[in-house]
Amino acid sequence: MTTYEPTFPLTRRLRKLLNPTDSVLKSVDQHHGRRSTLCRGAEFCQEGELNQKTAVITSGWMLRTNLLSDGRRHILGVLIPGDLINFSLYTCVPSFSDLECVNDVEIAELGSLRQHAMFDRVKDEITDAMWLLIALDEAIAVNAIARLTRQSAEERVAHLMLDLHYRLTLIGACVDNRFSMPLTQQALGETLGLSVVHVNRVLMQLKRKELLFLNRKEVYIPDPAKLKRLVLHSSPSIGVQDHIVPALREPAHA
Amino acid sequence: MTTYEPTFPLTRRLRKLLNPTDSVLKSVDQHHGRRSTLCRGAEFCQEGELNQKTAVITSGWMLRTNLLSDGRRHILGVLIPGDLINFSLYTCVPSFSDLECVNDVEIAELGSLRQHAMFDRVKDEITDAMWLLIALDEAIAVNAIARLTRQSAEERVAHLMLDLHYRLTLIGACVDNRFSMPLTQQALGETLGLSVVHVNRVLMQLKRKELLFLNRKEVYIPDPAKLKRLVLHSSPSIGVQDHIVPALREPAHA
DNA sequence: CGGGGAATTGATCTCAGTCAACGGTTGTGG
DNA sequence: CCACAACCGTTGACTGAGATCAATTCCCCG
Repeated sequence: MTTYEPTFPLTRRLRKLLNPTDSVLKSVDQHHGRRSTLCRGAEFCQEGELNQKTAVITSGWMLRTNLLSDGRRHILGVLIPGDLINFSLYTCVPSFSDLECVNDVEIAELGSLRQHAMFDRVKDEITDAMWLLIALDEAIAVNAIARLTRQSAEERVAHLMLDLHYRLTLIGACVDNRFSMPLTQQALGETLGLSVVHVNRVLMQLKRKELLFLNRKEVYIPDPAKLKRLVLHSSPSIGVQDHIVPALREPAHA
Repeated sequence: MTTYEPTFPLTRRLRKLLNPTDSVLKSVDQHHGRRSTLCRGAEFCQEGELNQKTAVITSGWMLRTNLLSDGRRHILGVLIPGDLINFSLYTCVPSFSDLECVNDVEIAELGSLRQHAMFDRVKDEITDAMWLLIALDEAIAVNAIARLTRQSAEERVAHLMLDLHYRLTLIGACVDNRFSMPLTQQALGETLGLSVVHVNRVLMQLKRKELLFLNRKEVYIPDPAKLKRLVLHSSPSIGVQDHIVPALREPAHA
């Protein structure tokens, strides 16, 4: 049925999530505007800044961070290729978090797609698809909240890794349950609300149980279903996205 | 300058946040559609449900909850009068949390306002105002994440109470630093990721320090600034909304 | 006036933070 | 090409915040 091979992670994600037609995929691909590269450690935008560019990550990882008054930082979210930046916000609203690059990042401007989906009042398949993506992003944020409330360290780590596993699979960046992961254990700790030391302990523990392997920058999850079971016994039903995605799939063409 | 007296909490909130003109306030008030009452404990919508009504709470409190597989629940957010329900989501996207009533709740439908702000592509003051409200809601969610990561129990409780104090002040439901609060300590615990027992201990402790009084269902914060200082030393800069709101205020009429 | 849910308090235990030390890798400059 | 520094990962010992269990007490409501 679908024969068009998507160029960008965003489009690959759309295809796996929604099974849209070739023409939708092509159109979204073509909306990708000027591309630019940001170096590792660079900040894309700062808290309170206005006038943000709408864009999509085409390669590399970014972090939505938030500096504490005592100098440390929170990590509010992890962004991977195919994720949208400043898409849903109204342009005149200041950002309330910083956005920094974990490694070298390439982005493509997406202003015209945003214009199309949010303001042109065209109710076509493209618009549908973009709204669903935004909703999914919200689901990911809800997941983050769920993860931080009343979950043990082991569950949090497993939960985050399954989240990444799922999202990276969508864009084709995870094969054979292996994916490369540029976050340091420090960053994992800041994302999960755990100390570095404890993150390490948990990772070692999961390795000993043969549930999760993380050497250098590559993650390997031999049996995602098994790892999932570890999390599920005290996790919300949306904990691992299998629950929400099928629900999204149905109304896509409604 | 502004002489129109807003009828609804939503409008009162708008007035304090953005100083809009009388005509905008009047118009938003008039967009309030059919009103209905939900009994304490009732569920407005369930996780996964489609076809949600866009509405605003006019009185009563609601909780955005999420059932765990082991029977307990997370509370993802607390909704008070003036808060929007199903406003930003695309109508065909299923909800990923339940919405339940803490006490008796009255809501008003707001579909026409949503239609106006999100799809009619009119860039007027009303649209601006609604987008800013949505952004503020996102800020509240970010606050929740920040609260759950690396904050002590005492800080979390204080932070949540300041959040409620701030939001209730906006709608005129908090006078003299007193407001009524229908949440049980159980619910507070589920919101903050703490056990009931510990929530109670912290509340007692804050009472002994004369920073926060919670008897029966009323909260009294003698000196919000003092309580704020307790939280701020390890909280993100947006921790208490004073930071974000002035930022929002500027571009409101840009 | 009894019953039940909520609040309060004590005792105990455990998970995770902190401090500290050491091994491994990377990369940078002499 | 080597040496050093800087950072990351790994592990141990100790400590403490907060969970859990259990027992009262306090309200509220029928």
